[in-house]
Order: sequence, then structure tokens, then C-alpha cells
Amino acid sequence: MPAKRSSPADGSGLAAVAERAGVSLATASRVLTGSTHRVSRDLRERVLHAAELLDYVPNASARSLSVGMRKIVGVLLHDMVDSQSYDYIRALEDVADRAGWLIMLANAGRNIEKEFRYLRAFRAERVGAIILGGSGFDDDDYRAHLSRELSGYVKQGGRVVMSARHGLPFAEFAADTVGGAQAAIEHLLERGHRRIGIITGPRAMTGTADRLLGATRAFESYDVPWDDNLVVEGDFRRTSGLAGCERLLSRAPDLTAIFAMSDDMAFGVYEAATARGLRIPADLSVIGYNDVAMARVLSPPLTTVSYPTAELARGAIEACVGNVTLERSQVMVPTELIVRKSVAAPRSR
Amino acid sequence: MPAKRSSPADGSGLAAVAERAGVSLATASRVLTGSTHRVSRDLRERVLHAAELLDYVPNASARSLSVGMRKIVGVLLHDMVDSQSYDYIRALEDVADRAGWLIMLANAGRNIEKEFRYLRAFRAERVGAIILGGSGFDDDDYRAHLSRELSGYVKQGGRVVMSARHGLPFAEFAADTVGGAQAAIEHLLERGHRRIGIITGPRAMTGTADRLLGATRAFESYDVPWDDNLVVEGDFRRTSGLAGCERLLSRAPDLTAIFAMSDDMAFGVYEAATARGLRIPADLSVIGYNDVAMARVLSPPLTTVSYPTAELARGAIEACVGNVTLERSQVMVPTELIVRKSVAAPRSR
DNA sequence: TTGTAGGCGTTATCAA
DNA sequence: TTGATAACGCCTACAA
Repeated sequence: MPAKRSSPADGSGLAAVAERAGVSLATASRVLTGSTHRVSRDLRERVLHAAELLDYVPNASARSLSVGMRKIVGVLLHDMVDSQSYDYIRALEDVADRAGWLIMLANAGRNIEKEFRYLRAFRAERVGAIILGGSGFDDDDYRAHLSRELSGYVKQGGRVVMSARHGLPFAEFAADTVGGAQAAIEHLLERGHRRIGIITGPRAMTGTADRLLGATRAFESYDVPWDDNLVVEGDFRRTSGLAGCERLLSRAPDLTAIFAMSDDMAFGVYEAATARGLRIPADLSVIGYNDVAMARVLSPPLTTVSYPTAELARGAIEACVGNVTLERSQVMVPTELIVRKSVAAPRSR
Repeated sequence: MPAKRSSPADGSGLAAVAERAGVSLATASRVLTGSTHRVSRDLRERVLHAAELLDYVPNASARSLSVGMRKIVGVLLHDMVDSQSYDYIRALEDVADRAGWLIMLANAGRNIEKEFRYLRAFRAERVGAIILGGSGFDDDDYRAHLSRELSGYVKQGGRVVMSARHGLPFAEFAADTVGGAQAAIEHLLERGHRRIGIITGPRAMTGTADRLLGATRAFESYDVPWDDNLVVEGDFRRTSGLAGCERLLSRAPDLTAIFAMSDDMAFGVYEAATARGLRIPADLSVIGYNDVAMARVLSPPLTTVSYPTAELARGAIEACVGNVTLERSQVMVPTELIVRKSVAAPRSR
């Protein structure tokens, strides 16, 4: 309830500062915003002094009202699930800060309704840019809806950048997920594995679909038949890797290798294997995805696919914050197989 | 640059919606904000329809101008360093979302100047609450400065909650860091260890000071002399644990145990030990701090101190978002020694 | 139940 | 170089 202004400058706003300094609002504003407009030394100091005295903190809302979009980037993570998201956020923060932007963080948690709610909130906040991190849903209705929402935002003057999504007409900084998965499976195949279990991410996500695609390509190129029975669904979390491994092993005891679509799940596989008395890689080869820091710490160190998280983050935020207008630019960052010690030739055939 | 309004309702603002619906601004506002004020069914629908048609997105800045503080919580992390911060953020997001609050995330990265800059930015944004996560600097000037800044904010109507800081007159949700460290060292002492290496966090942080305090208490209670030579400084990161372990081992080859003040550093110790051909715990006992998820995955599973990250986060954000006015409340959440397999009796005395 | 009008804090335009 | 003053978009007391 806006109390009737009792005196023109009783608050702690610009007006108060101006009055205290004995200058006009305009002058005070010019001084405090570091405008290029010249202000005499004397007045400038009086304003600065008054501001200091009154503990003046500019009201960003008010400013944005006259200025338009704000230097805030809305980061919408689809799923803050694995260690990876954290590296992503860290890298984001770093670049944003340098550019003087603030970060608004949201986690949709694979909930479509929540995702759109957040998108709306970002638009309401008039954030200058929105980053969609992580993979999206592999669904056409969803895609259309999302596209509509984002187009509206872009029309308002916002920028949109996506990491690892596809087919939407916005700037994209994605990694070569398909290629990475293919390389992983081929590595296993090359070593002689034929019975390879796969623990996927959630079926509905494009990230999962991509990795699956890479896997099928690898099998095809080696002429090894695809076996649906050797595929179980996980959620990228460690616990689902553990459960998935157990299901796989009881379903197909002749398994010689497992490809987990995230390192976290691979760690779960390590646990399950240990619990069963299986040694890695002697009894079971394991390969992960993402190359998170812990991958090299476990013993044996995990063979995995590097995922350029920080690079993606940096590319994305720079596109938001920088001056370049790379609309619809599509950048594909390569992934790479990191061979460590968790893969060996299969024990017996 | 605010273009002169060419027509009273050409934009996509409330005015446009109102005009389109053939109602007054007030009515449109009442409908779209879900005000309790009654509006006839007919008008309500016309407004809703117009809003839909025009892709109306309310301007949060404008709203906040008349309404005051906003439902945004500014989260200032002092150091987004270990896996822990991530759990913290996750928990924060969860509660905030339920309450309809947005999160503004900032990472001061142990840089005082940056910390204050962010604090200012939060105030400028008129965020309704500020959470200071992680430990602060163990320095009186800093504390005074911080206290001043936050007091100004509180005077403006903001809420402040700190996790793991001390001696400042604001609500505090902290963990019993001292007790946890003491328990860790006592556990080692009890098992017969006398030459115990310690890898600390950054000296300047209160979190480090607290753990150090706990450690000295433990030594005192067992009448074991403190040896400065057995203490090296780390930064809570894995790599510093690795380096610290090596320094420690070359400095004091008779070491039988190491207490790392973060799990991440303990993981580094694992690496260093493995590289040296030392087996854990047979040749070297290790104990960490935080009980991050990976602690149980390594072999041997890491004995560590649980740190109620999620609980702290939840407490903090609830204090911000909820209605309770728990000014200056100080909540101390207990920590707990989690005994796993990385500690054994010392090999030889 | 609906509408009118003033105010929220700042910036920008235009005179002086 | 300085200062009035009109936006900016929305909310709400008050009047109708």
C-alpha cells in the first residue's frame, strides 16, 4: 500500500539524496548512474556524499521500468541432477559476473508445468536472456509450446540460448552427444565385448535419445544385433545406476560390459559390482559419460566420455551477455572418449 | 529510452489488455493478479481472453515498484567449491519454488570485494531475503563491514539468514562444525593414532577455524600434544587434498592418519595414497568431512562427518520465505561421525 | 462491481 | 551545466 508521500523526500530514494544534496533529481541521477553527462565537481561530490550518508541503494526495479530489459540471465536447468550441472552453474556465474550480469536460477526438475511457470517468471522479470540448460523433452507438442513461449520472449527483445536441445530456432550450444555415445560403445565392441548392457537416462529426454542413437550406430557399424533386453532405464542418478546394474546382471548374467549414460550412474554400477564381488574391469567393464572430476578418483579410474560442460556454459552465457547477435547460430562442441582403466577385454566368450 | 507513448495501449502491457477487453486498468489488474476483489464473470473472461491473445506477461519490475520488496531470495555463496554447495542450492531451490519465490544466485568466490558488490546488487534488486551460505572470513573488520551492510538491508525490510557464520546479529542456521571435527579426531585418537596429519581449508575462513578448534579440543582431551608441523593448508578442493597429502607424507613419514577438512580433499588423499602405493586404511587412515554422496562409493568407503547441508538449506530458506519472524534466532544443527572403512588401527607405533 | 487518479523511484527529454 | 517534467507499467485507495 503506497502510503501517501508525506514529504517529497522522506524515503531513502533518489529524491532524498537530491534534496539532501540540494540538487535536482536529474543531477543526482546523473551522478549516481555514472552517466556521461557532465556534472560539476562540486555538485557531484555533494551528491555522492549525500548518497553515502543516506545509505542510498538504487532501486533496480524502478530503473528497469524506464530502461527496459535487465542485465539478468535466467538459467533454467531441466534437471539439477548430477555433478555436472554444478560445473555448469559455476562456469555460468563466472562469465556473468565479469559482464556485470546477475543470475536467476531455476530448476524445472523434468516437470514441464514447472518449466513453463519459470519461463513465465523470467519473462515477467524482464530478464535480458534465458538459458535452457540440459536436454529437453523428446516430444513434439512440448517443443511447439516451448517454441511459442520463447518466440514471444524474443519478440519482447530477449535472447535465448539452449544447451543440448534440438530443432528449435534459437541459438544452440550443444555437445556432440551422439558421437560420444557411439565412441563409447565402439570402444567396448573393439575390445571384444558383445553382450553390453546399457543404463539409459529418462526415456523422454533428448539427451537419452541422442546417446541411444549413438549406441545403435555403433552396433550397426560392428554388425552386432541390438538387444532390447540389455537396456534398462535410469535417471542419471547414482542410485539408478546401482539398481540398473543389478537388474541387468540378473537379467543377463553373461554380460561383460555396461555403458552407463552418466558417470554418476557408472558409480552406482561400481557399487553394485563390488557388492556382488565382481571386479572391474576383470569381471565387468564399465564406461560412463561426462567425465566428472570423480571419474579419475575411483579405482579403477573410470573410462568415460568427456562432456565439455564448462565450455558449453561459457559459450551460452557469452552469447547472452555479449554484443554479438548470433541468432540461430548452432555450435556443436565435440566430445571425446577418455580411456582410463575400467574397460578390459571380456573375461570369457 | 522511453519512447513517447504513441497510443495509450500499443504495447503489450496491462493497458493494452484493458483496452482490448474494453475495461479499465483497474479491472484488468484485479483479474490478472488474482486479487480478492470481486469482478463479474463476464469482464473477467474478457480480460483473460485479451491477455491470452496479446501474450501478456506482467512486468514484475513495475509491480514491485508499487508493492515493495520482492519474492526473490538472493543466495550468496562464499565459495562454490565442493560438491556440497550443490546439494545446498538444490535444497534451496526446492523450498523456494514451493513458496513461489525466485532465486538469485551469486558466488563471491572468497573475494570480499565481490561479496559486497553482490550484496549491493541484491539490495538494488529489492530481494526480499538474503542468504549467506557457507562460512565467512574470520576477520573483525570484515565482520563489522558486513554487519553494517546487512543492517541497512534489514532496515529496508529485508531478511537475512546465515549458514555457518558467527557473531553477527542475524538469524543463523549453522551446523555444529566444531563438534564434528572433534569427534573425527577423537575417533582417530581412540584407535591409537598419535601422528595425525590435518589438511585444513583456507585459514581465513571461519569454517576452517571451527574445525581447527574442534581438533585442538580433541587433542587436549587425549593429552596429545599439538604439532603444527602436521598441519597443512588446503582449499577444500580435491587437488589441494592430493598436494596436501604429499606434503604431509614427505614432511612426516611416520604419519598414520590424515584428517581432511572436506571429503573432496579426502578424495585427493586417496589419490595421493594410491599413487604412493599406500593402502587405506592398512597403511594410512583417512577421515573426511561433509559426507557427500561419493564418500560411500569409494573403496574403502570413507569415514567422515555428516554435514546437514540440506537441512541447513531448508532451515535457511524457510526462515526467508515463511511468515515466522525469527530474528536473531540461532539454530545449531548437530553433525555426526559416520564410521565407514577408511580408518583402522595404526600399523606400527 | 467498476472506474478514476495518484503514486512507486528512475531515467530521459527538453528548456533554461 | 542544471532543472522541470513526462514517461515507464502497475497497484490501490477512493469515488461512482
